[in-house]
Amino acid sequence: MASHRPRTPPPRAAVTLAEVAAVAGVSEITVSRTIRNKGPISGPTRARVMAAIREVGYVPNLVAGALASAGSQLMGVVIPSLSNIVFAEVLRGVHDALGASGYQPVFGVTDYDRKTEEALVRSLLGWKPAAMVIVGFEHTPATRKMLTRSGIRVAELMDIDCAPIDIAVGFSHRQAGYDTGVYLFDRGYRRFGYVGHDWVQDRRARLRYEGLTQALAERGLRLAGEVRFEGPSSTQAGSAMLARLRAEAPGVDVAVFSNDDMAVGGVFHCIGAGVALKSELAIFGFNGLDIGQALPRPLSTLRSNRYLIGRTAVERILASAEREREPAVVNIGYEILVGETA
Amino acid sequence: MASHRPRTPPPRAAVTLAEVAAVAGVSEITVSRTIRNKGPISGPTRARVMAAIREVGYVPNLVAGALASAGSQLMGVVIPSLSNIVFAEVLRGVHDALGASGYQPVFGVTDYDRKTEEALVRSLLGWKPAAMVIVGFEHTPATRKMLTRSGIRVAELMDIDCAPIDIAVGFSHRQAGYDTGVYLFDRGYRRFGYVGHDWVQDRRARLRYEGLTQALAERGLRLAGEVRFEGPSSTQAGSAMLARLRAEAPGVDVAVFSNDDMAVGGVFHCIGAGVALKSELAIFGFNGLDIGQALPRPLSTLRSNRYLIGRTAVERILASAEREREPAVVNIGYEILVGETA
DNA sequence: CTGTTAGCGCCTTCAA
DNA sequence: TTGAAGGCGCTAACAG
Repeated sequence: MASHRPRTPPPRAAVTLAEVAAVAGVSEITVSRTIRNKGPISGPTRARVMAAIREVGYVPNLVAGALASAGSQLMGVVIPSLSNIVFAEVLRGVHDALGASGYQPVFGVTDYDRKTEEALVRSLLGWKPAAMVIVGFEHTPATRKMLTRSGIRVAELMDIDCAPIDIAVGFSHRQAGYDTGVYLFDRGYRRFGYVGHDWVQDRRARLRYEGLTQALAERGLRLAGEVRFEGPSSTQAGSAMLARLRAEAPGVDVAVFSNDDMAVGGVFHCIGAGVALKSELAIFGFNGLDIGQALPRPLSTLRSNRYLIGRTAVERILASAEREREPAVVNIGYEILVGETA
Repeated sequence: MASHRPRTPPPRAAVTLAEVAAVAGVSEITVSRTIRNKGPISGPTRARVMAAIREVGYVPNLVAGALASAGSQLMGVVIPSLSNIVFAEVLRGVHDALGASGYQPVFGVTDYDRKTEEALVRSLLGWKPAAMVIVGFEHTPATRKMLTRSGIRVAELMDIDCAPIDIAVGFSHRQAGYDTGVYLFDRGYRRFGYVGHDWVQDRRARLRYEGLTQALAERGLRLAGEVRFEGPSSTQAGSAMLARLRAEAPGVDVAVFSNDDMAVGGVFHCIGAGVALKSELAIFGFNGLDIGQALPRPLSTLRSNRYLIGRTAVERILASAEREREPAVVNIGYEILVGETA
């Protein structure tokens, strides 16, 4: 009769420290120290251990390591969506900053839902990450409490209009909207149209909208027309919505879009409909995506630096394991790209 | 003098199962079973436990759980780059398929470097993931060995021109290039130009190129001109490279681009330079990105379904914890988008 | 339906 | 410079 095998089906059970130690003729802890480059290890010993590791094909069990040392080399990352290139760029910044630090990102997507975010944060915290990077400030009370009590570094991204748990990295979206209004006013535009997308999903777009209308109000203006797509932003939506705006508010001389995806659609609409860009209808976006700058005539827009936001957040977090004494705010700022469409 | 505090700054140490158990007046295992919905638990007991969990704010330590049960609820994901939207879409497919399964993706980016990939895979495997999703087939021998020996499910993505470790999900890039050639030939084009990007980074682009030239060769044709950008694909590069192609090979009637990013740049070049699309110069891309379809005249291209590749891979993997008896190949296929540029 | 026992594989602490 | 002992927080296996 076959002997009773342990519960792991694969022919060979995973190689452990003990096995390496046996082969190298040292104790487990010596192997452990060698691997982690921690503590004093003599040259010859190190060589024997390394050889043994290679020989048996040892892959360290990080799970056990994390449990024993009460802390993992994981970094939790929470973003609202993967469809939006903006968050992919944040992720890229995070990843680049992690670089060779040895940390591994574990991530989740909330789909702009706070309950989903809560479950995600709970689960991510369960992996005892060294830190947490999360886009946005709109958490459920439970989420905020977990994050606060976890004691680990927490970076909240994109926005700086709210009070952070530990540190905020981003820029003021309200100010960005405001500056857009001022800029376009100064360039002589007076009949403003607005083309937006879903505010429930994208609260920051709303902040920009509010900044914009405030700037206009302070100058005795109001929107001559506004349309909003009930769904996520997209080029197609931008194109369709601009058509509607032109129908509803014919006299508009500049259309401010909720972001570049939408604005590029607006440009395409103009090209297709034979509307002269800028002279007949100016177009202004938000984000400064590559695609807008690659257009035959580069899009006039406001460049946010998503990559830098992700990168800076992780750099700050990696710089110290302790939270800031006072919640800190890092303003990454933005820049107006003059372009040729407004 | 302040008392000497332990290394964890937060006032309260993490809540454990034992604490919950004490509050609920049951044993640890009962709490554990309740949380995991495993094993028989009476209604009243469950209620008491849940109340206790809420009361003390318990967050399960997944690290300990993974160690005890010899396997985590993690899924390793390895992609070459985050700059390329294609991989972001794969990631999205992976994430969507994971859905409410309880699995958490842990990911890493190789930057198209095999040594980086090897280190990444080693580290990811250290987290004892339930499965691994990895883009591409070009691994170092060590990587392949680790993956094979790990015993977990492994999905290799995008390509099906190679023999997989467990399962491959994708389509044949060589065939895609070939079909592009046949399609354009059948539409009457005879003077082909090729605009490409870095092959070292993107081996699949090369496979498509080879398929294309093979199709042409079988029809007694060869490329009338070809230019290649020594860097990653981008809209800007596509624009610049098409300008160069036109200078070097004036008679070209169709330009095949290595992908849509590049092709959209080509379209922009034509718009800017006043070249009539299709009648004067046809443009063909690859990938079927949204941006190409949102152009004033939709791009003629071949649509690959990146999202579906990611999703299908994870669905297959989740369907069974056991590897296929024979390495399996799932062909996701592609589709020609006729568009209006070729 | 609930509890007891015994680790998971590694790292911390203390000792040599 | 190396090792021994014990435990991290949880769960599998086996009782009751």
